[in-house]
Amino acid sequence: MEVQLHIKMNENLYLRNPQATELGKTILQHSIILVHKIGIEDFTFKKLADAADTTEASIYRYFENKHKLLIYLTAWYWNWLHYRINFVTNNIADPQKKLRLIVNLLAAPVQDDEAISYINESLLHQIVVEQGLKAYLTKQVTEDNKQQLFKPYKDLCGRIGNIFLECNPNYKYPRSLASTLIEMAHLQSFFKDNLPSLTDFANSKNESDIVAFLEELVFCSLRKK
Amino acid sequence: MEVQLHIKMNENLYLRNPQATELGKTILQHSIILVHKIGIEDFTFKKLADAADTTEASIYRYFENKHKLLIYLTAWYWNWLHYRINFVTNNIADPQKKLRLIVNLLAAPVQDDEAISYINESLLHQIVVEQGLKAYLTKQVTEDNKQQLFKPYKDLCGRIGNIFLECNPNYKYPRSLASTLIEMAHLQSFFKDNLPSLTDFANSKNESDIVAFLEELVFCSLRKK
DNA sequence: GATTCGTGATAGTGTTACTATTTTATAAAG
DNA sequence: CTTTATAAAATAGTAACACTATCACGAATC
Repeated sequence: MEVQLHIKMNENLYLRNPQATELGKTILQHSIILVHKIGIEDFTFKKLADAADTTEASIYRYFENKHKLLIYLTAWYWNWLHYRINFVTNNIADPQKKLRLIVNLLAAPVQDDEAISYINESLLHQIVVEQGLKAYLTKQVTEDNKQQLFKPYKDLCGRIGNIFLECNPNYKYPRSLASTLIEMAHLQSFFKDNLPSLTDFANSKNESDIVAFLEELVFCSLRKK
Repeated sequence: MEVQLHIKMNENLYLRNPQATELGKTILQHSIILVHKIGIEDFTFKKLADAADTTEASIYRYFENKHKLLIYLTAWYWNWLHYRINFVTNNIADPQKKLRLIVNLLAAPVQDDEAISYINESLLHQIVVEQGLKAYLTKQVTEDNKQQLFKPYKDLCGRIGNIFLECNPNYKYPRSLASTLIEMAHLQSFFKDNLPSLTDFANSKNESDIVAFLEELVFCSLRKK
């Protein structure tokens, strides 16, 4: 059995749909490799053109600029994560069990999804950890938000918030706790690798301590009357 | 009585100490105004030179590049916040009371400190909320960290972590909870103003709901055995 | 057989991120 | 005082960046 997984993206994110052509997919593929390697600040369309063996002008036909490309990549990631959360929590009734599975998906390292060959999901996960916040920590955030560019992130946040309410219908801050959980899963992982004295995970071999920290954080808050 | 408050900065942050000359102070003053106004991405030394009525080359004599300037500004802010925390919690024995005061300093809006005329603290606070994470979410983070550029932030984090331990000596994640508290105080404030559906504070007039959320988050975790 | 479409190639522009050189002001030494 | 050292500022210049525009080519579509 072969299943094609296709993630539909907001049209405001691109000029030409990169998932619709061969060149588009090549651009996505190499943009992930290159942004992961050198970071979004040093990343340019010229360098990407060289890596993908095409021209700067061709890339500009797909994306308005590198900021839109970064939003595209992060939005793709949130959609994909949301899909995986749906898959993993399907048929599970206990909301606490669902949460444990979600925390694990958020904080644990990512293994590649073979279904989409041109996206390296584990590199993309790293990009979202390191650069994801820059997609909306900008002066254009309101404008971008009006175009619904952050909808995948907001949907995911709403979804997790609803599961919090399943656990405790009286909990007052479901959305804030959800955004805290998502951002902290990533930030603590970044700190662990780069600024370990901001965490208690300096000597951890893997992400399991981050998962434990996040679970405790979330369940303690939800236990309240 | 007149008290001079001077914040000593790590020498690796600058080429020439901006707090030591008139031009240096003018550069700091206008950099805060300009970064606040247009964001770090659109900010250039050319624009700053025009605003501060000097030349690009003169600014380059003080700061290597705009990234170092951003780290300088955020480091200054953390030092100043640390000083205020020390001041406000002085002579208070109860660690829970101390924490409440700290959460308030972190999340509440900032009023200007008249003691340092060339720094607009409330604008600087906004910069740290909007751009602060970009100081270390980079590929050079390890290199910058080796030069101790993030020491003020790490010291503050350690300080707050120690107060957590005063509340509960058995708490396992004091540093991670401290970095969570600091980052979330800022992120929830940013979300409230720019992406309100990521929070439960869309209709809040002021920051008091964020303070309540953060207090609950922290005290619930600390209450655990 | 004409038209459209995606891509490539080339060129050009204004801005950014610096560096290098020269000029000017300032202060200490003779 | 004048000369000399030196630090700051002004001027100029460069390579890279972030685009925009034009034209040409080949493949698929009508």
